[in-house]
Amino acid sequence: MQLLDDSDDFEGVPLSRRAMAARPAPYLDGLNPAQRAAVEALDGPVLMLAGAGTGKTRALTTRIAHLLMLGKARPGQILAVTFTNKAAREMKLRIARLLGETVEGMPWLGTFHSISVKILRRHAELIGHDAFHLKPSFIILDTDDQIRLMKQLILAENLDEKRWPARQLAHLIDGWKNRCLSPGNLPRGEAAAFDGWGGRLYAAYQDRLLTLNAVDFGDLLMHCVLLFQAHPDVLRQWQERFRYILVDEYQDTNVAQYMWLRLLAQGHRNICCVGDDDQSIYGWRGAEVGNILRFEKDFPGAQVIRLEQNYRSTPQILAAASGLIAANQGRLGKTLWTEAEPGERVRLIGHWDSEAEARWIGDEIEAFQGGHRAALGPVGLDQIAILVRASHQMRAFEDRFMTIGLPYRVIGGPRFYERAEIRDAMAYFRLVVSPADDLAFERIVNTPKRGIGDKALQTLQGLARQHGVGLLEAARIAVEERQLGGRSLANLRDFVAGIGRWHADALDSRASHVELAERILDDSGYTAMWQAEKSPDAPGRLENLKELVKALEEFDNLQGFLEHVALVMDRDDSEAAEQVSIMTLHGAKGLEFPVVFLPGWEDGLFPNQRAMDESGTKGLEEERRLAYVGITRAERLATISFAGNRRLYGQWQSSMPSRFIDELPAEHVEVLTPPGLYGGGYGAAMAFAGANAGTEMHDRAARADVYNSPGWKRMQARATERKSPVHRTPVTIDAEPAARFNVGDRVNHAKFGEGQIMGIAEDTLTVQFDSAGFKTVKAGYVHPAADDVPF
DNA sequence: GGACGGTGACTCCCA
DNA sequence: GTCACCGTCC
Repeated sequence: MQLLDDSDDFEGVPLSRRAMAARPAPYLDGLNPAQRAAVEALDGPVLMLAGAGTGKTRALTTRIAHLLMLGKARPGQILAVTFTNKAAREMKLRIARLLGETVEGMPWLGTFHSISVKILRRHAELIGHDAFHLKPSFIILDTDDQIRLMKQLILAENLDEKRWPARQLAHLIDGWKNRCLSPGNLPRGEAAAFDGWGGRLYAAYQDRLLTLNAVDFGDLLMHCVLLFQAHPDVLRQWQERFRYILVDEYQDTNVAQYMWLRLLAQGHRNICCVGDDDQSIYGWRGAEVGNILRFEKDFPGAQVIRLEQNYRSTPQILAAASGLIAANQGRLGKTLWTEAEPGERVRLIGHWDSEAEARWIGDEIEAFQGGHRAALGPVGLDQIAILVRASHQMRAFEDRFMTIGLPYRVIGGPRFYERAEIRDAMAYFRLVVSPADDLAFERIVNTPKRGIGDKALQTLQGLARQHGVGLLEAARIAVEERQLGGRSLANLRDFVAGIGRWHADALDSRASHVELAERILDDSGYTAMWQAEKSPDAPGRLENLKELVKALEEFDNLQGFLEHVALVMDRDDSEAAEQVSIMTLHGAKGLEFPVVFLPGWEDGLFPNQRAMDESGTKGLEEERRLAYVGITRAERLATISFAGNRRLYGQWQSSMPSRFIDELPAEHVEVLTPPGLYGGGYGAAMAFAGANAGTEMHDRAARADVYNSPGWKRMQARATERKSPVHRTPVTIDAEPAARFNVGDRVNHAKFGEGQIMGIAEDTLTVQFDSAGFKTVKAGYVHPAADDVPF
């Protein structure tokens, strides 16, 4: 493969530059003492605890520049790992800027996955068992391929795919791979998962991957670790190569990544891990906060350097965030500080429902536009972000912004290379490059329709097995032996001939691969398929295909492109227009915005109920860290809000303000009075009346609920104490006799027994019964439980 | 092969 | 309520 050359190791920094190191290094200027310490502590294990906005990327990249300038290592001897391609790109850029030239090399700065691929390609033959091993040309399956494969295996065991969903199995296997559990070392108890089929299907899946000469994302890490463990000589070779190791976002590493790093760092222990335990929000994806918490134990004698000076947010914002995160146990602990002006307190506001919340935020943003907030100065739309916990929250904002004509963009969602048309096109390229890629064959043999349905495919699979060949070859045989019906046969003949022709073209290095790609898509009828399609998204898909072909220009050949796409194709968030950004809290990690809105702070939504149910205190703490991440995205103004009612699964549910609101330090919070609920504000009151129609009881109950919660009361009390200028006397709303129930009440049902009310919609109650479970019942059929204590 | 209806999901999503 | 996916029917 093209990746085997080692030449990059020798393209170091010119000697003349290295000599400069004796003189004061300009790139060190302007670092604060902690950053400087982190840059200069080059040898031995170092944990750089870098709080939000403390300039960790700067410290990290300067450290690399320093290593190079001092001549401690050549670019090829530094291993620098990130999680995302974006982070890797950013680091490359900044190192180049520091050194005032393009850094040739730094071939080992990349994501865990891309570096693992490079390592594995060199030792592919050592992966596998006697019967099968990988070849250096192995392909990398994405999630979609993975699930399709598992589906096949589940069906092959004659299991019902309804009861044994492939998605779930994929999840399970991913989890195992994250913890470096191969079929061989899977604990018996674990193997029994998936109704006893887990271990068996896992082994079958791994075997299948080997025969396909394929790996999935999880394998990349796991295979590396198993390789290092089984072949000490190979490990030694890599240990010697990587003299210095740097790791970004260490708090996000999973067990496999941890083992990977440990093995590589074992000898010289020159490992520098950068991270922030308070920003660990990927536990559900296998990340272990424990890795960072344990660092000093794992690497005895490690230096811990804290970056605590924050360059992003105002003291008010930092204080609010710090107060909140202090509620977590078992932190390494940091005290963020800043020299910035105090700024505005974090604002808190409650709304009637999610629509009112979206309306209010829309109005606020328009007010910013009108220059209404002089203290902030002019605020551009691109400086504003709305960070939500769950993607379904976005909808209310999209609807609202659409109606008031406020430009916005949603960040996240399906990524470029996950779109069907891109994946189809990629499958064509894959098959052209490697005719034995059966997965690619299956994906496109009937796209566009060629009359090759399930039955024809089965015939082909039978032939493939019989002759011990791939599906494409089987198809060729089927054509020769006329094993299929007329029309299908003719189509299949064209298809096979086409792939053969393009394959030959791909091998011809003189031909343009960009033109070839176009030819493949056109001649196969794929482009025509979308042109004929009259659905509204067809033009967009054709655009995407054009974009894909254009992206090809940057590569030498199709093969290089495929390699790239499997690992390095980012989402296309290129637009820089004046738009408000809407994204999830997870998506916002690492970003910053002058003005941030944090809606939906309600118990159940945030902290998320499922996170708490499934992971208990651990889950709650991760949610709290997520809240911390959210607040610390804001540079100048953060506004937290919650709604008393929210539509969930089509039903209105009332909810309580998030417990995190209680945990915010009062002196850094400004409680805003929601218009309409307090002291008039007729515009909102009208909206209130509208929302009210027909749902009286529900509204009353919810109202009593939200504004009777301890957290809200406390907030109001604080607001009074401080004589906040925005404060007005609340109009107390008592629950009327007709509103017999509140969320949280204990009730009794003749058939289901006792339970607790979780939601109220008109005369229908959603009740969590102690023994009968979650049920929806008419209010008329339940009575307050005997021992009900009003709360 | 395409249109339709039933069914289940529905916290976050890197590579 | 809404979307995606699957199976069924013509």
